[in-house]
Amino acid sequence: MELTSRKKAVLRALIEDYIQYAEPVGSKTLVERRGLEFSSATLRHEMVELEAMGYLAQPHISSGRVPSPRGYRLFVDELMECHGLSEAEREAINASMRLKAKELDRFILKAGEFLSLLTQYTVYALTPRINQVRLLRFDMFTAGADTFVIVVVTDVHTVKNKVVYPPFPPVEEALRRLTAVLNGHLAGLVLHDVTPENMQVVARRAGEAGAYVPYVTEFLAELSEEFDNREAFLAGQSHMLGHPEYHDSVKARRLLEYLSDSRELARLAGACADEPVRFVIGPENEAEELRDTSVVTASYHVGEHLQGFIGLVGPIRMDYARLASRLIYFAERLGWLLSGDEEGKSNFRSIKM
Amino acid sequence: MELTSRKKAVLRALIEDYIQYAEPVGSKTLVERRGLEFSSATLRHEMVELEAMGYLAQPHISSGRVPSPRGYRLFVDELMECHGLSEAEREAINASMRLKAKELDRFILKAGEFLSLLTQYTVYALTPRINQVRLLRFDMFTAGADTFVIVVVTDVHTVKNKVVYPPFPPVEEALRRLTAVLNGHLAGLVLHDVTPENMQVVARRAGEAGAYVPYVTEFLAELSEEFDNREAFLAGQSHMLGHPEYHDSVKARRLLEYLSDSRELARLAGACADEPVRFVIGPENEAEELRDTSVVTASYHVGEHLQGFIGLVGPIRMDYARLASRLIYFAERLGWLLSGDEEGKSNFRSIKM
DNA sequence: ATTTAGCACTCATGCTATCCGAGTGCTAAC
DNA sequence: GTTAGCACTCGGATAGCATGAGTGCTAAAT
Repeated sequence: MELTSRKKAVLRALIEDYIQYAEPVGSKTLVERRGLEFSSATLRHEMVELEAMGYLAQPHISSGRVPSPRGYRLFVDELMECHGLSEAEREAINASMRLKAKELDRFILKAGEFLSLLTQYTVYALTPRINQVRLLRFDMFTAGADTFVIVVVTDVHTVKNKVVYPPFPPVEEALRRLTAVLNGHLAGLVLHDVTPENMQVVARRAGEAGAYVPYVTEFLAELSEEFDNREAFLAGQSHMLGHPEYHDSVKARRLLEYLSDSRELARLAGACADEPVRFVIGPENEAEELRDTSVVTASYHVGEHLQGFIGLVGPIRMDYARLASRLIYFAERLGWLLSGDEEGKSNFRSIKM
Repeated sequence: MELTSRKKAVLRALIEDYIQYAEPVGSKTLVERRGLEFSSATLRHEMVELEAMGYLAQPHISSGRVPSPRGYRLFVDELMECHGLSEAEREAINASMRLKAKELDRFILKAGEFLSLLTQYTVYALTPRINQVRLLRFDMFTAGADTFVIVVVTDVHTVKNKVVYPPFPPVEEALRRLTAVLNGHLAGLVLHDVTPENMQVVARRAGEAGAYVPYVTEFLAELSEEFDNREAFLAGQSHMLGHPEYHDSVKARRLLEYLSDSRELARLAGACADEPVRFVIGPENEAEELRDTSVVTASYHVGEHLQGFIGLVGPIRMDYARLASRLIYFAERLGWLLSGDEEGKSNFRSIKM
């Protein structure tokens, strides 16, 4: 059977109506609320065929139609037209980005909270995985009689530090010497390329300051672990309860519980590789728990190599058209901001060598 | 009317039963399930009197009794005996504290998530407000051609830093000089005591390095703002839906929405001054939104001056006895750990001068 | 003076029967 | 190809009814 343009129009009208009212749509309703040019009988014909083609489903024999996941898929792929953002919305997004947050993680979290407020959907966000961290510079100094601090500047938005309590009183002079050696041998290297051999060389050159080297090694290992981990956040959980689909608290709870596991969340982004936005509709989800949930994910790019994800989670009956445009715009701004393209106001500009 | 010991026993049995089954408790049920020594008729007498005294309420004329907030209040004040923690639970709490987290905020968040897992209740947590931050030491250095970094070590668990992009290329030599001046004039001062006069003196002594002073001033202002703010977190929202009281999704949503506002959350701790744990039962809450919700809050202490809060939010029918002991133990461990009393393993030991 | 057994009464809950209406498919006329 | 009409279906709301847990009260038993 052929998918005529009228069939498409019917499907589109039906999906839009269902997205709005969350109730099975009948032929008559469709005529009245969507102002289609045909009689309800004609629509019934079309709907029977659309159902045969797998785009619609009927919850009960004498009830209106509901879009099937396949119907939604067609909708997001071809039918919907993304509503543009109003100037006010654009401005609100930009303004939200100006909030102060000290570190990447917290900034992403706050951004997620705002996006959730904007869209009224639950939001998940993944910080970028940083596979290449370049060590720009070391610094070490004492802080109090039995404490010293290691500071390392990286090329990805952050200066990391560690406070160390050695079993012996640290000596400023030795730290200064070790710092010089570290800067001489490790500065400019990529974190992953620092080998035990490197550290041995450093220890040899450091002379009696070599006693401090193990602390540096440990610190670098911790950093490495930290950067390898993508942090995952969830925001706006309460919005989940706003959708009629999750008025059943058992269902809602199961879903929220699933989402509160950050490992699962990390899996959610999947291969949102190149497209600006990716829709995973209901049963297309791998996870059993998400079979009647849709996930819209966009990726944001920081610098050249870093890719993070931010997305919306909601019922299959999602307002894809509205959300997609907002999500894309938001992710784009987020990426720009984190990359430092925004007027240099941010704390996150990557440090250029 | 006098509150005889038998009345107390009846009240206690009734509350325990209600906490367990979440259904109005009748006289006969009470005899059967709680094994009281009296006939149901006798209990009815007592229950009528307890109701007259305001400790019980009857949802419907021919239904069992439900504890009133006043009943709960008596229960938590006098009647309940805190169930101790099993060795396994104690060990789980201790183990959870060993997780690595780089900064105070994230650590508290993770701790809250764990507590929520342990208790199956929604958890809120407030980071300590730090009213006295002592500046121990400054450090400044370049990082790349057009960037420099300011580092300041404080006496409260953290080394803070700021990356600055000045409109002129920073000169290592000048930074070194300014660092020396800063350490000479500001090290040891309390953050709030740094005055514009201080900064002027610094600028004068710094000579041509004075161009960098405004960045330091701005940094200190940001720090000041940051420390004044208590961060608030919420964890385990999904557990809220597990209580029959919140099976109504509208109710649940309203509550979760209220709790997701961190300003409201900050207000929640109220004056949990000296007691190890504070119960706020239903209508005792100031906020309208919490009138049928109970909040159990404990404070944790970091060092001598810092007080943070962590607490549980749930229906009035809360398992106060079980939760209180767990919460107190948890808060105590949290405080110890953050204060560095735990075998020095932590990154958070305060720096002693 | 307490405690208990008995009794009539109340009301929430769950079940069934019924009605209503939105929606359907089909057919025949336009 | 489109539309009007019609008989049919079935979910959801509503009313009626039985059930049972629970109550208060009274009178007898301890």
